[in-house]
Amino acid sequence: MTASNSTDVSPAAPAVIGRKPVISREDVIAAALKLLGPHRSMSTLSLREVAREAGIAPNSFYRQFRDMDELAVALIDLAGTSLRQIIGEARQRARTNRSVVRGSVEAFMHQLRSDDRLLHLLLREGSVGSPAFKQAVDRQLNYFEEELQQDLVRLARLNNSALYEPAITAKAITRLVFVMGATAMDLPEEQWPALSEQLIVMVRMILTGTRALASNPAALQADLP
Amino acid sequence: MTASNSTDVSPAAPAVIGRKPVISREDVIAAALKLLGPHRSMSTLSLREVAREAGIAPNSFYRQFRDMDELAVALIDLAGTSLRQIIGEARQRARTNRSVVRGSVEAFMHQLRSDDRLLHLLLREGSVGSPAFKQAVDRQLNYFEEELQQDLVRLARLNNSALYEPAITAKAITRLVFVMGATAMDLPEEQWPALSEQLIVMVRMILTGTRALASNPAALQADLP
DNA sequence: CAAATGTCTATACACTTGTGCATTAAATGT
DNA sequence: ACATTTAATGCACAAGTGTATAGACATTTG
Repeated sequence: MTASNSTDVSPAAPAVIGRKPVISREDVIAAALKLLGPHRSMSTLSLREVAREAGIAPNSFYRQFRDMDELAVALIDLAGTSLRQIIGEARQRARTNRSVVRGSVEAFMHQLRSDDRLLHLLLREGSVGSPAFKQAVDRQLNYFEEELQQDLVRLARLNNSALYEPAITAKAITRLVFVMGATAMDLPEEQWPALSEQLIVMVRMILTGTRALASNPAALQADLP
Repeated sequence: MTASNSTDVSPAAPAVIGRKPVISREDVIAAALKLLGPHRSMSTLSLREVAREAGIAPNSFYRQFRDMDELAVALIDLAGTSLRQIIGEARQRARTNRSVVRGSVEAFMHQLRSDDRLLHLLLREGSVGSPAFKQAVDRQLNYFEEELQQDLVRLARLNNSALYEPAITAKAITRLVFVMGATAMDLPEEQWPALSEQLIVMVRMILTGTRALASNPAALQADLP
């Protein structure tokens, strides 16, 4: 008896009996992505529509995902890991460079431009949708926050500076970058550079602030410095 | 321009001929709000459903709004003006007080708790929906930013401190507060205070940062202070 | 009092949606 | 060879959608 009933993805199919699959998960995902975009949200996407785009029968959808929600979660995970990889590479590259902030922000914006359909989900639809979907978005956001926090403390140690509450700092930056990226998505192309600059300034405000607070936490108690 | 009478309530009907209206715009709006909430987004709301909730025939909806989109815009305007008023009052109250930041943030969070259904739209659904809807959300956001900016420069002048790019500062704070409020909406009640504190710290990071940058803009050029 | 006019409802139509059921197609096992 | 097991499709159905049309009601005007 073939005891291979696990859910691991093996590149060589372990000789399952029956018909060879001709529809792959990736086909369905690709079809969904073709429909998605800045002007089409996941919540307005129907199962039949995705199936139609993928060139399969509506019922064949169920072979790959239990429902549209499971597709959405898969897309979110895809978007998160892909974006994290891009940003990670940008960080590595920026490590030799002078400005980590500018490098990371610009890498983010660039990826956002070239891969809008996928990132749209992550940036804009995290608030509408099923609990499972929201949870998936939140999970990806937390990954970003953790990685950013690690990078921040590493950088601070390198500069002999301190940070006030690195976790909150990372969260603020992450959320701000994501929400600004979301608003960028339906802006004309010529306004992107200006928004990038704005975003860089914002991030540096937070960084400067967290450093200043670290050396003088008393400023937290009152609005007067 | 200012001739847009979206939620115009005329107390004296100007002697219209025909049958006296028994359905008001407010009825439809109330019905929509009854359906809306943290677990129900505008995009999943149907015209028939709103009509059913309002106890009217589906076609009677058209007497009040051209389509669901017009309803959504009306709701956004309502949410924006109502929230702006609350925040404005909180600012007035906080003016005698010591901490404007804490006062405003806590007023915002309080309003968010007591009026989730309406604010849900403004905070979470600004990224999905028709262009007109997005535009309405953006318009309200800009109002917030402008008012906040005015308050910031007023406060800075009062404290003899300066701000680096007040417009960007206001925008960063507004977006951050809104996005954090959005994530708060599906958090259990006991986690709200902690999130409020986090948000206050975030805002103060930005404020401290913009002040520090105003006195030393050179910190913008490098990541090293 | 009619006549006119705006408000509201009832019915209906064409359409899309998600999914259950039966059937066909293809690959593997003996 | 056949049987078995899985993949994918086609058909069908109930439910829900937006809206077009026509008629019932109430209220102002002549």
